[in-house]
Amino acid sequence: MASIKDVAAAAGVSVATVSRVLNDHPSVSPDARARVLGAVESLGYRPNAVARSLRTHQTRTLGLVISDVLNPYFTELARSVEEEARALGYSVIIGNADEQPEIQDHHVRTLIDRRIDGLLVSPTDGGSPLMLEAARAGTPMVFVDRWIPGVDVPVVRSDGRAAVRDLVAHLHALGHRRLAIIAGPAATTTGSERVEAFREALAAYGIALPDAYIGQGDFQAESGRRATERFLALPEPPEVVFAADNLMALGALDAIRAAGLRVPHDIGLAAFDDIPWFVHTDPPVTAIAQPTKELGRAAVRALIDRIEGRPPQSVTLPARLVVRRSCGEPEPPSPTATPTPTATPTATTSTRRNP
Amino acid sequence: MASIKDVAAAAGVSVATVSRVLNDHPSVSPDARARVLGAVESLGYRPNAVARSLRTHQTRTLGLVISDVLNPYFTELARSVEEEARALGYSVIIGNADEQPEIQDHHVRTLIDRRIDGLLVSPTDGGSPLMLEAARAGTPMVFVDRWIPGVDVPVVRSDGRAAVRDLVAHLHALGHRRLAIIAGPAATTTGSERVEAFREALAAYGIALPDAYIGQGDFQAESGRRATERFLALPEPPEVVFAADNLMALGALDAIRAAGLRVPHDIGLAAFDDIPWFVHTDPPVTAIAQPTKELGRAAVRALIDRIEGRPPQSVTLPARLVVRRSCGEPEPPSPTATPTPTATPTATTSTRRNP
DNA sequence: ATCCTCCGTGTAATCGATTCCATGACGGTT
DNA sequence: AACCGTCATGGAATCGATTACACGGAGGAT
Repeated sequence: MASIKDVAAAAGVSVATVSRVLNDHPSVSPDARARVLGAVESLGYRPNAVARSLRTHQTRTLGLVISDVLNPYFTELARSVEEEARALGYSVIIGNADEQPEIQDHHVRTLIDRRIDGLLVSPTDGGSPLMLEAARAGTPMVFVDRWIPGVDVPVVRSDGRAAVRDLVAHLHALGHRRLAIIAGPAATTTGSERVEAFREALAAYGIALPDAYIGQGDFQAESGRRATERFLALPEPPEVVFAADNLMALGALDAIRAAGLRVPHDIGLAAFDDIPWFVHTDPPVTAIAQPTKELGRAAVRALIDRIEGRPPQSVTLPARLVVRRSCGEPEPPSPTATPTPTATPTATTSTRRNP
Repeated sequence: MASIKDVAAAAGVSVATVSRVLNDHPSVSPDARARVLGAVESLGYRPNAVARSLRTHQTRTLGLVISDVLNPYFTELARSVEEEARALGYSVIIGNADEQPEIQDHHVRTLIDRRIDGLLVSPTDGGSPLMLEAARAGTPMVFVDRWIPGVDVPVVRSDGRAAVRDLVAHLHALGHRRLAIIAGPAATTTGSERVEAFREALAAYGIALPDAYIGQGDFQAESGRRATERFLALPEPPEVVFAADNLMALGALDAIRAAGLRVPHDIGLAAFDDIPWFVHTDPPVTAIAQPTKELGRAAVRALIDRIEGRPPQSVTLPARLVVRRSCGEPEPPSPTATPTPTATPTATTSTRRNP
């Protein structure tokens, strides 16, 4: 593979001049520039990014460590991150932690070893020493979706509190009172926050959230199945199960089907994180949708701000409730009108901006 | 960030010795080794992968360029690729082409600029000049899933021919005769092959595949929707639509629902590529499942063989039909027996190994 | 005509590792 | 005692770029 020396030789100039042409430095004569460009063309020369990075101390690369690639939510996030990064002249290297802290650490370590310019993380746990150390050492970092409390790193995430309130209002209006949740790992912020939001929303209706109605999941399908089986085996099973992510909802659906029950007739189901497939499941699943694309974009911008020396900003975007049929039929189908919410806290399907 | 010089200074040895310790070269005294290791530890030193790559001409990194991250099939492939690569001591950088040749080329170019050791590609098109050039220039390369004919690069893929025959047998047994397909782009091998396999399987039953029953898609949901709308508008719409990938099947489902029709009552649906969600759609979708995980593993092994100087091998694994309910009820539910295929070509749901 | 400035260019240092080669110490043979 | 091979070690070249610095020539100001 041709190097800058070959180009210099072919163009009859020094490597310095070649480099100047390539980085369009002003003081290069038109003649030299033309000869260099010609040589570049005919040799098919491409600068070696490795050598360049060594010298310049920057790779124009971002690392993105996500909790689970098989989760459509993260996949969409990854896509939007890559898109925005590409638009701003950066590449991104994705690391999939598979919800395992050791794998997450492995990725963080290799990414830092490769001297990526900055790191986007959706932490699987409460914060490994490695990550804390990296943050303290000054690696530009931004948390997306999940974060680690007490670490001074900007967070880009969505706030589901209002949407969870809307969801509970919706369920209450349908007459449901025994409401259960499949939580994510308590070590993750999204794992504990969603339970708290749910509990608070329930409290507004004087409904308690007993321990038996809190299933412990790990954001993966299998755990949703197990938690749901346990709910179903209860003397008084819940009327609705709210899964804290879409994969656990899938597992719940499995368990419900395996038990020979039907949604929403025998039991209702709702999920955090909306995905295209929820429109087509049997029945369509009521879900809380995050503005995933915007989240990805905002995260990249925050990180690049940080990298390029501008002050980065934390961003919180609202999530919204999307009502479908998995918790029961919403209203007697009134042929004309928009569904009118009752006097409960705002139950709405519309997007909210600037909460 | 500490460099090898800092370590050398702290340990009171030369950088050469530090390097020897780190790459466990035999001739280092136990004493020197201990001092170096101590210094490494106390400085939190990590070798700079960029500098190392520059010197050694290897990055221990693989590039993976896939056609669409939002497609669960590719997502699963990517995951298995990364897993196997990690097990073998390599990292992988994923590039998402979004089915657009220019983006694909962008990724191939940046990956080569970073001097990845090898490239795994599932080409979006019939072969851009860039890719051809890269192959000819000797970049270690392996095609996964899709490939470019006439290029001397190993291919790891699955053969759906038998499964498509099984599918047609299944449809025929259910009494369906008007069968349509939503094809992928003709420029991709999977785009054209699946149509051919379908046409041949149909021919075995004396059924033709008229042009009106071939929808032109691009492997994305939206195109599946449009193609299906066109089918439904036909004077004699098909009885079953076979989508050449799962995303187009999703689009088809959208279109069918929008038209107020029901699957399989009004129209049947089958898809290439099975995914967990197909179990829970309304109705569960009959699909052809690829051994995705094995494909990913085999591709990585082939590529690393090529990189490390062993002769790489093309691999073809069989796909298999998974019958669900989207094309009609399979059999009158006979309480005991396994469903007995009629005298048609083998209709089976079992996994086949070594075809 | 002299001097200064600016411009285009080349030489060489540098980034952080690996590795070839030279060197000196040590131990074993003869 | 002389010689030789082995081993641990350090010096320095190298990978392929960027960039500070030096230098010569051209042009403008005086």
